[in-house]
Amino acid sequence: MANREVSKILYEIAELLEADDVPFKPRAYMRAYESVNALGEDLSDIYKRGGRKALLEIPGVGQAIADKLEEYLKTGRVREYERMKKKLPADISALREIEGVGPKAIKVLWQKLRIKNVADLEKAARAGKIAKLPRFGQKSEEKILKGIEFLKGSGKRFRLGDMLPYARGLKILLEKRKEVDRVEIAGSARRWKETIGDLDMLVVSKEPKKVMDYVVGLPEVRNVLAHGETKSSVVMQNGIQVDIRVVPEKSFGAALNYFTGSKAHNVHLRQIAIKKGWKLNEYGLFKAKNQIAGRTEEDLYKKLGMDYVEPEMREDLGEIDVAIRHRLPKLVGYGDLKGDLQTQTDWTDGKDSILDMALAAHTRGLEYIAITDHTKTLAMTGGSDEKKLLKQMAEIDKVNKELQSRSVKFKVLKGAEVNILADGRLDIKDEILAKLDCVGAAVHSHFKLSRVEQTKRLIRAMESPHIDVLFHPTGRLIQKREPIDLDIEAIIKAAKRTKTILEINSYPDRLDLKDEHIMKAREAGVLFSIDSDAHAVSHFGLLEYGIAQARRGWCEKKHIINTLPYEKMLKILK
DNA sequence: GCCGTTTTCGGCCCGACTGTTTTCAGTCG
Repeated sequence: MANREVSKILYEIAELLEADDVPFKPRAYMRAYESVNALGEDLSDIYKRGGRKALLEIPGVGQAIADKLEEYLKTGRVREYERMKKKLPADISALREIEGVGPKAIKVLWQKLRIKNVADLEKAARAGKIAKLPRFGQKSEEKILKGIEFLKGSGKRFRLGDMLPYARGLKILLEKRKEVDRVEIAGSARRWKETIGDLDMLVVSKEPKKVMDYVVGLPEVRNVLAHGETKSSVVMQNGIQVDIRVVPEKSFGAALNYFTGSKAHNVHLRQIAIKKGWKLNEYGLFKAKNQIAGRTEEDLYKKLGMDYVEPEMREDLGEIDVAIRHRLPKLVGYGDLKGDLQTQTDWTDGKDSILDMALAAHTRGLEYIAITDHTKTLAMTGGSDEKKLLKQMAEIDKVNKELQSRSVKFKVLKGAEVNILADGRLDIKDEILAKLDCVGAAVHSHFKLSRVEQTKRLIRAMESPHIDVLFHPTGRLIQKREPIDLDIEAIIKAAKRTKTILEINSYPDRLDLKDEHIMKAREAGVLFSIDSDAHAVSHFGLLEYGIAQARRGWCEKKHIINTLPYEKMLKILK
């Protein structure tokens, strides 16, 4: 992957220029860095496909940066970068990870103490050499040591599924305080990004100081990074950093917007405000000294001449232009699902019975679920063979009758999570698959095949006349296991051609497909199912994570087959 | 260095907190 190396170079050039106080260029390089970082395609593939012209189409890449990209792709080097590095040969990317250490600090550390990396810095700080540097002091030395400790102990980013429940708990805690009028979770958690770096909380209060003192004094606080009148940052016992900010009621919308981000979305909005001769900040939208919007997010967007943009879309991926043209999609809603096409039961590795799963789903407001227990080659789960599947089908008939006799309007569909073998064949015979209502196929082994083999394997599985849904297509486990190596464009094309539904798996460890792939597949006309992958009755609550990823991929109801009642949904399946 | 329903030249988001400063630079989001 050239992208990772190139984005590092762009990032470091930006920092090197910043260290030398060069105006404006740092932001240009940083913008290019962010674009390259966010690319869903390998730079060398882009270059092969469209040459220099394709590189210039990347936002933030102009003639000068395109030169550097081309040079890297041809020679593996960027001479300009190497020349700059000679003057300041420190490991900027690593040092920048330390809270409070910026480009200016890195420059001084190199020039005065020849510090190149985090280990050098730690040694110098422990020896008390940092405090003696110009513009440094005792406090900055301590802060650097704390920052290094924090870095050692943390995995940097956290899974949304681990932190959203925690944030909701914190919100409830704050809401109980009488000086607190309102609390909202903002930041990347509100945008439902699959991982988050920190938690951003927004509070409305007339007594900001009281709120700040309460937060920094919480017993779960491990470390206070900043403690101001209206803004504080703390690190909790579980390692997450919480940034909390208090604003007055009349600024709530502007503050929520600012604090939700993304940063790129905010910057874009502020530029629009400037073009209109106004100023946008976290306190509101201002015409001269007068606030003209910002009490709510809705009035803010309206005043800026666009429709309200849902938080999940705020990544500056074209949503602002679409909002100005009043052409925003009507995103699939959190209450729009009528069914769930992937659930396992105590027939294999699930915890609960078919009947209990059905009743739990019904309580959650669903109208149907497919029972999709594992199949035989997944031996550790006690996966079904053909015989066991036939037996389970009979049981499902019984459960449906039972539900009917209890007047529960709910349907249990017969299904399976069929294992895809290394060569793309399935581990259950066709004549049995033909009897099922809904068949999912999934990869659970041979994760390390080459891209060519892996892609061929999945396409072969999709070509089966019985496979309706490709479950968790890339097999990744967030922060645990890399996705299998796939030509995702080819998979999307094949899904379209074979009319195979791609799953958006809601399990917080998976979130598979991921947002950017959902976006691509949706544009290509592929349909999705959002499934819980529930292994217990409590897991149906996880569907919100999958819905959120679909929204991040700009999906509407029509793109998600399990927003349909089951008769209509079944007609779409093969 | 990039970019354009105000521009191919002249702009480039904005404010809080901290520490070391004696009026503000650096960092962060």
